[in-house]
Order: sequence, then structure tokens, then C-alpha cells
Amino acid sequence: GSAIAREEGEVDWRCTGGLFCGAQRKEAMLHFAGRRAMDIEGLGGKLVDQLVDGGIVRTLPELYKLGVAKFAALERMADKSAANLVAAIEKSKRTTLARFLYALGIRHVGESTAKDLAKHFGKLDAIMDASVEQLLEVYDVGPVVAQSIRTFFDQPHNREVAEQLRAAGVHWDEHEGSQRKAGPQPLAGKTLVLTGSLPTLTRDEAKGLIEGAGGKVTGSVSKKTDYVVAGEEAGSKLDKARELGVTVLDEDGLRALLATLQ
DNA sequence: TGCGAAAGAGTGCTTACGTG
DNA sequence: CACGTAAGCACTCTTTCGCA
Repeated sequence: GSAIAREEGEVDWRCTGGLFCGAQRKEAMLHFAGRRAMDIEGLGGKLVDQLVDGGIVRTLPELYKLGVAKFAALERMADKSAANLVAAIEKSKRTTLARFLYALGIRHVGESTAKDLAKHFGKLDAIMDASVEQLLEVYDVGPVVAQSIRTFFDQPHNREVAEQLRAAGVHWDEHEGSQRKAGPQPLAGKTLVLTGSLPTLTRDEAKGLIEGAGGKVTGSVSKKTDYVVAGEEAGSKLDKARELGVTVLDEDGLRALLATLQ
């Protein structure tokens, strides 16, 4: 088994074995396959149960070695589903460093921090080898997160998994951070919150547009929020915006803002 | 061929807590 | 302490297929 440790001040004990720990393997795999991580369509809870319980997959890299036959033999799987799954796994090989980092499931490293890390270091090896001091230089990374990343990559098997995944064909553009061609940045320094469903944009698309314009999308409304973009069935965030006197926009309003040059 | 399980998709909401 | 992130649950509706 792996080490079990409790971080200072934390209430719960948790295994620090990460990707190697049996008790966490299912959750790790589900997270890995998740839409916002490696985005492997078709790999859900029931399938992960079968794969792990049946001893078919012990580590994440093994996922990339399974063929149609292995999957087709599972419950509720036949040729069609198995082929789709294999194709989805194949497709997931092409990813980004940020997604890959997030997919590893490092404690305290969510989507946002993964992006910050990818942007700051650019290369996986640089992150795996970074000292706590070097990690602290990353925007929004403090002592807790820095130590968590260090601890994760200090486990040899976690490193191995990362390397084996790359060996299995998982890859990304090494310079994704630096290649951002900065167009006009009308929303530079602005913080926006999205709520409800917009007529033609999904949450992700809207977020992409805003970030492309230099803006930041957060999840909660505060005094520092510049705009709340509200759509159909907006929730309590809209109420909060009104309460704090934050400017509320609809989709057209957002588009007008994005079109503002300079 | 139709039923239903599993997963996808898009969202709201809440708690805990790390950072500055 | 204020703010924002991480992490997770609940909900609803849709899509995809295995299987009877």
C-alpha cells in the first residue's frame, strides 16, 4: 500500500498514493476521463467499475493499450460501443498540458491552477522537477498548493504514470502558453460572472470569448465583479449582482462589449 | 423494433479553504 | 478578511445503444 498522511490542520486522512492507490483508482480514472480533463467519451462510472474490479486496468496508461475486443467483452458493451470507446481514447491522446495536468488529479490543482502552471512552466518536466520555491513563483500558487504538487511528483509511481502516458502517445503542443496571439483585449483586467443560459452561446463558448478578450470568468459575484452576464433561468448570482450594483448584461450586451476595441 | 440503462450536456448551488 | 478556486452534489433533458 501507499503512504497515508494527514496534512497539518486537515480534518481527513487521505492516501497520498495518488494514481497508484487502489482505493482511489476508480475516482482517479473517472476524473481523468472527464470532459474537462482528457475528455474520453463513453468512459463513465459503470465501465470504470468493471475495468478496475475486473483487474483489466490497473494504471491509467493501460487504458491506451486496450483493444476493441477487451471492451466488447464487458457488460452492456458490444462492438459498436467498444469501437466508439477505443476511438475516444485515441482522440484523447491529443490534448494540452493544462488538461493533462488537471487530469492527473493532483490535490489542489483544478482547471484554473493547471492553466497557470502550464502557462508559467510550459513544459511538464519543468513542473515535475520544480522546487517548492519555484512553484511559489506561479501566480496564485501558495505554500499549500506548491507542496501538494511537489508531494505528488515525489511519488515515483506518479511520475511513472505521467511518463508512461506520454509513451502511450498522449501529447500536446509544448508552446501552448506563449503562442497566444493577443488580439484586441477590450476586457483586460475585467472580471465577469456567467449565470443562466444564453440564447446562442454555451457557458464554455462565452468563457472562451471573454478570456480571448483578456477578461476573467469567475464563479461568484463580489464587489470586484465588473459584469454579470445573465441568460435564461439565471440563479441567485443575478440577485447578488443587483444587490451589489454590478452591471448586468445579456448576450448582446456581452457581444457589444467584446466588439469594443481598445 | 421499442424499451431502458448509461452517459452526455448544461446548469445551479454549496461548502471548505488557499491566497493575497 | 474578502475573494476566488476546488470539489462535489442535484437536477433536467437528450442521445446512444445494448438487448430482449
